[in-house]
Parts: sequence; C-alpha cells; structure tokens
Amino acid sequence: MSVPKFAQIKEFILENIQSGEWQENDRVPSENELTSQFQVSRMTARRALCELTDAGILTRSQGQGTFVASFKSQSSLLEIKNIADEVKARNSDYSCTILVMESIRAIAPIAIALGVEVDSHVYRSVIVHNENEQPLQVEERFVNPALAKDYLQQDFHSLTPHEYLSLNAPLTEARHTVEAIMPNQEMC
Amino acid sequence: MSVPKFAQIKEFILENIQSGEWQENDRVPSENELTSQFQVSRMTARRALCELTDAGILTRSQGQGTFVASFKSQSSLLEIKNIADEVKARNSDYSCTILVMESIRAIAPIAIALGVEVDSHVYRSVIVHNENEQPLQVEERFVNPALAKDYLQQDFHSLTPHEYLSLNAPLTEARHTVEAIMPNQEMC
DNA sequence: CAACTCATCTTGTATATACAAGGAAATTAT
DNA sequence: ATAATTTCCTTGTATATACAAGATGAGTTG
Repeated sequence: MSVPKFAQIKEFILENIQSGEWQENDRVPSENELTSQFQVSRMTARRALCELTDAGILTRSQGQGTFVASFKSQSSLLEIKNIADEVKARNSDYSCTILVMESIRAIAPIAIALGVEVDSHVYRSVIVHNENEQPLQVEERFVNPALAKDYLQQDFHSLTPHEYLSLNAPLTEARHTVEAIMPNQEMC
Repeated sequence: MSVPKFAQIKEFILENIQSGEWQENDRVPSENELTSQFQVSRMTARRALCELTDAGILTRSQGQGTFVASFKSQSSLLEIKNIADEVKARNSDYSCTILVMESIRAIAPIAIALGVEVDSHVYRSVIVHNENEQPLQVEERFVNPALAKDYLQQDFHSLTPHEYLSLNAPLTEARHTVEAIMPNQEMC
C-alpha cells in the first residue's frame, strides 16, 4: 500500500474541486457514498472528509452533508484559527483587531514586490493580534487583486461568521472586533 | 456525554503543557498509556493526539512517540502550511520568499499599535507569498519582543527545517527560499 | 390546511480489532 | 567485543460495528 486509501480519496476530492467539477458550496459525496465508490470502510472515507475539512477545503454539517467551502473564508480564517491555537497552548487568550481593510494605489516598492504596475490598485489590510489583551503582532498585508479578486469581501465576511469559529470550538476562543478606521494614518 | 472524551484528553494534555508540567520536546503519554489512564479505546486516545499534532502543539514520530512541539516552529510554519493548502486546492503551487527579518526601532504608529515606547526595539519581517510563481501577498509583520522573545530565531529556523514540511506532505508542497536582503529599502 | 410523528439520511462519537512499519533496546551469534 | 537478530513499544492504516444527534421530507393525524 504505497499511497494510503484515505489519501487517494482526498486526492479524488481535490481533483474534482480543482477541475471545477465541484463548485463552491456544492455537495460532495457523503461518507456512505464514498464508502461504496471506493470500497472502503466508513471510517476511512470519513477520515478523508475530516482532514479536508480541517484544512478548510470542505465544510461539514451534521444532518446535512459535506460541501465545498467557499474560497472567501479561507486564508484569513485559517490563519487566525491557528494563531489562536498556538496562543491557547501558551495559556493565553487571543483576540485580534482589524485596523485597516482597503484598496490603495501601490507605491513603488510594493508594486515591485507584487509584480504589478506602480499606482495600480492593490488590497491592503492591517490586523493587530493580541495575546492576553496585549498587542503581540501587527500584520500588514498587501494583496495582488488580479490573483485574489475578493480579498476585501473575504476578510469582511470572515468577521461576521461567528458560527465558523464556534464550530472549531474546543481549542478556538478567538474573538473578533471590527474597528473600521481611517486608512493611511499609521504608515508613513 | 456533554463534552466528548477525546476533547477531555486534549484538555488534559493542553493543561499539562500550559502549567509547564510538560516542557518542550518532552514526551507525552503514548496512545496505550492514555488508553489505560482514561479508560478509552486506543482510537479515541489517538484522536486527541492527532488533532493536537495537526494544531501544531505536538509532534509525532512512528516508533518513537509523541512530544511537545517546540514553540519556535509554530506560528509562521502553521500559517505557511495553511496558505499552502489553500493554494493547492486552487490548483496552484506555492512558494514564499523572506525579504526581511530584522529588529528595528519602532516609529510612532507601530509603537502605539503594539503598546510599546517609541524607538524601542521591535521585530519586523516581510514575506512574499507566491502562487504559481506570481506574487500573491506581501506580508509585513511587527512583533512585540517582550511577548515573543525568539521571533527572529523562530522564523530563521523555520526555513532550514525542510523536514517539517516533508512530514505534512500529502497536501503541502511548500518551497522555501531565503533571500536575505537589505532591510528598509522598500518601505518608506 | 396545519401540525405532528416517523422514517431516513446525514455527520459525530466511541469501541474492539487487526496488521503494517519505524525505532530502540535486549538478546544472541560470530 | 562486535555484529546481527529478535523482541517490544511506538505510531500508521484499515475495518466492522454501535449508538447519538441534527436535518429533511413523507405520511399521518387533528
């Protein structure tokens, strides 16, 4: 058994998503269906689904099924989730504050780093990560809009769904605070 | 069964780490030991260990055992790992380049955001995340050194251990490139 | 028609079991 | 004494099974 069965099923699912066969929010085969299709036990099919869910590629809902996660709610959420886990392991509590979330014109160095033209529009976010109420990190991010069209919506959406964080509950106790603030007042 | 058994075991392990009872790289109880201590099946004990491993709190090695992960290799690595997963799901390949990794003196707005004094030392990193060779995000990070003493070593170390990424293999195909470059040439 | 119950499908938790494979230490053979 | 083998403990993969719990729709009942 060179490549484990559960990994084969994961590949199968990933390929269907990558090819566009299964779109966002589409339903993917249930545990029982995968059990039949791949001639494996339910636990093995389940493992594939669960690991892809942990990775943020799928979402699951008891009684309903498993679905392709919307790409919007990936990058930032996962990141926050894992930073939260780490902080929790260090016996702390986590929170973050979004200072800035905007679209700006790229100044030269940013444009060069992103490979876009100077003065073209890029997305920018500034987030403060707090540990025990104390600011731990200031994270500034510039995003190439050509490659991530809905970055702004993505992060704005990722704040409202308190549900998502509730799902990953036991370890995650992240708290989101939105404080839309004037841009460009703290950099340069 | 209000709180699942596997979650209780996770809590037990986390508490021992948080209290300092189990230090970094210490060995934690094996699946069989947890099975006896908590009177659960091996699969349940295993689940607790695996989930904490996925969260980056533990590391496992076949034949050796399960150990408390060193905190150094957490935040940045996990983050990279998950961004990599996301990019993979979008049918892309991922790489990142560390442009800057340094200790600087905080200018006013950064100092305020981090709650430290102006001109005091803070850590700063600039990382470019690439998708299909194209720069997707520029991520700049300022870190409060009082709360994360080894941030610089942390990220420098996180580049050499190619092993870590190999472990999380199936989904992760991250590639690290270090290009130590002069600081402060692209911001302001 | 409305409300309720029930069957059914889904995911979630948990167990017992089996074998494979890696690592380390004790045992044995050279 | 050194080298090879064996043994044991560890994690990794996989199965079959059981019951719980959420969601949905069909059917029954009022």
